[in-house]
Amino acid sequence: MSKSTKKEKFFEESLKLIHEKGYKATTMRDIAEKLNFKVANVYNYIGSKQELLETYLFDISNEFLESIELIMESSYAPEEKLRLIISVHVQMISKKPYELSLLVNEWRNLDEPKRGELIYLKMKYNKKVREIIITGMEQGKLRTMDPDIATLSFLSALRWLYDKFTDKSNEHSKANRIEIEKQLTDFIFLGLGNR
Amino acid sequence: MSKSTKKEKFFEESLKLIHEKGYKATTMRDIAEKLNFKVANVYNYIGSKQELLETYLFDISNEFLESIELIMESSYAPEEKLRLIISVHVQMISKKPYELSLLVNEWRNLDEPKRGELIYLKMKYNKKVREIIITGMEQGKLRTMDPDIATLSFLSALRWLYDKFTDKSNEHSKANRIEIEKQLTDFIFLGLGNR
DNA sequence: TCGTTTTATGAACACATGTTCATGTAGTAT
DNA sequence: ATACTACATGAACATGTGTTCATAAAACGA
Repeated sequence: MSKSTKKEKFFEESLKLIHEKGYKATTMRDIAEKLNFKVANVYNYIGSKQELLETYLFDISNEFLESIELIMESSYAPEEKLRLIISVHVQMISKKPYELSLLVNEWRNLDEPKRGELIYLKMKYNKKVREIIITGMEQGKLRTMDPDIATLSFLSALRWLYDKFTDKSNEHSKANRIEIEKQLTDFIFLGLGNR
Repeated sequence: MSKSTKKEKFFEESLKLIHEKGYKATTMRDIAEKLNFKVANVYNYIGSKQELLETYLFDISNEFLESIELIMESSYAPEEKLRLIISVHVQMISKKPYELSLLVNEWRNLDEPKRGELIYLKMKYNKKVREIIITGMEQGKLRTMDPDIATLSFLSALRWLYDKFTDKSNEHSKANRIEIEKQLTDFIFLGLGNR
């Protein structure tokens, strides 16, 4: 029962704490207290506070980018690629909402050079999405508009999502996740307007 | 030339620092250094670090809500109200991008009870937008969809905007601001899709 | 010029925080 | 029983950080 459960519990609870209070505001003593042991023991689980943040951020980053790159390099049409990206986002966020939240909110607390590395990954990802959108416009599948604003609007429409899955007052079923994906896809492609 | 210019400079530079490093990561000594004086002098400009954050957050919050409430209580149709909200957002963000950035990123560093107060203001605002959207749907002016997701998608489409105005590599003219407003409005009402 | 306000400083304090280390205990495999 | 590993602790340290205070120079209106 307590094989690696202890370690898992440590990473799980630390993650929630950091999500809730923010990286800088979360102290090693906070973490220890939440897990009912003393500070010194924290260092049996992780080398340093900074290393803890790195672990969360790069683990989720890589996992995320792997899925995305497969989509990018597929032969799907641009519009379908965007649909798949939405789908992957919703899936990832429903499975690891706290990790995604850190990726959005805490990356700037990374020390260099890790910070630079993560920024690079984010930019790389944004560019790929941008390319897909531009291609879609050129092929007449997407409405012609400013590619930068289109890209950022597309991404920001996905970014708030972790709220829905980290909110305790909200019970989310499988059906819920699928429905969210549909709603979000419709918003992104059709907008709020009624035609 | 140095009437209240000194004080303005203080709030301006402190704001940029906090935006750039985050509230927790910005020390009173950082602020002093940026303004070429010593720590003790900071307390001639502001009572405490927490008070500094409160000032930024509640000033912009109130200014923001005032504009919004006027729109809410007007007799414009729901769709027009949303257009106006977009317009106010873009204007505010182009004038005070750093303040808006803090409002998005640093509110959770407020101590209670201020934190609670701000959360209340945010919720209140979200609810009003939600009401407008629901009314718009009921009147057949907006496409029928989940009101919560519509609201959050609408708001998040506006939230990333400060990036564009705090980014130093980007020179933004008046024309730019107007164009952004148009692009954003189109995205929100029409989506990415081509019909 | 005098008095007042603004702007500045050095020194110090109280406390928080990340981290180390030597040591101890509980369980597990051989 | 022995040895090993996982888990835990108290104590201490070095440093960072918000804040106070007494004091001084500078700017400025009277």
